[in-house]
Amino acid sequence: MPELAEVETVRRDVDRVYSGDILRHVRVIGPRTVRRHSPALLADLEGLTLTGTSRLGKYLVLRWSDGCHLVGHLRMSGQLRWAAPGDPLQVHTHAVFSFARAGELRFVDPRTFGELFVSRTGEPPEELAHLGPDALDLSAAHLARHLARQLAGRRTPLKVVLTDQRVVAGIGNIYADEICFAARVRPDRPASVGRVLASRLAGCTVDVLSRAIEARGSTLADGQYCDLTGQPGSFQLQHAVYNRDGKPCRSCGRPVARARFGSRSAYWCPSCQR
DNA sequence: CGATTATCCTGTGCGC
DNA sequence: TGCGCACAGGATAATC
Repeated sequence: MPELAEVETVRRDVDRVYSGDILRHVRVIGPRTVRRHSPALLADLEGLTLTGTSRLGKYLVLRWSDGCHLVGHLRMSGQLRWAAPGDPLQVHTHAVFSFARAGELRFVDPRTFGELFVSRTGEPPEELAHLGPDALDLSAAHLARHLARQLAGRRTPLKVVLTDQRVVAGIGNIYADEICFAARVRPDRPASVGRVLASRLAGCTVDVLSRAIEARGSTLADGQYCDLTGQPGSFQLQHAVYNRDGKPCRSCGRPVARARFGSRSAYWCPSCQR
């Protein structure tokens, strides 16, 4: 579900509601969510003040007053939700953080792919060292370097490189297609592109993601993604191609195409994108 | 070595 | 209406 725009929306919500507050109690209900280390280690955060938040790609980072970090990833179905103490637990609630004044921060995740872990390795946490630059900081030069590295003879699709978190962090299946539409290139074209096109892709990446954040992310028909208070985003209303196969292209009116590669769907306009 | 496929899970929507 | 199957925002390990 959540890609950079959704994680950033939640990060801003979390920062606004809980920053400066003291964490009184942590309760882990679903230990699978805290699988990188012993779930009991989360109790070390009790008594600390949340001093700030950051984000790298799709990872959310909460910084605490002793210098450590709580790192979270929502994967496919994770949500961070505000609740008042005593509110009934919604199903698939795996962790509850009780703050002194702001109420509770709950981690809810039906598919349990999401995770939480504590890191004491520095800033940014060493566990995130494999990530490329955050997509909002993507420079034309960085993307050009990586795309030029793709050999022309190799058939790696452009979209596979755009969604490779080691190249650039934060782009997932939805926004890769939207970025390719904005840049007027097919997501399944070979990733070996020249500097001019790489530069256009970098610009469209920042542009599409900024607009998506402004719209508070994309909530699809299943309503899985929502913000801290359960509200949906609205960027899906602006999607040019994602999940719009067969529907008229907003630019030229011809039907949007869909194909599978890898194991997921790609959407594009065969007329507008080359 | 690089490119597919399987895996971790639950929920939903569709076709029969 | 009910059942079974395909598929879903991700990341990583295993396998070809």
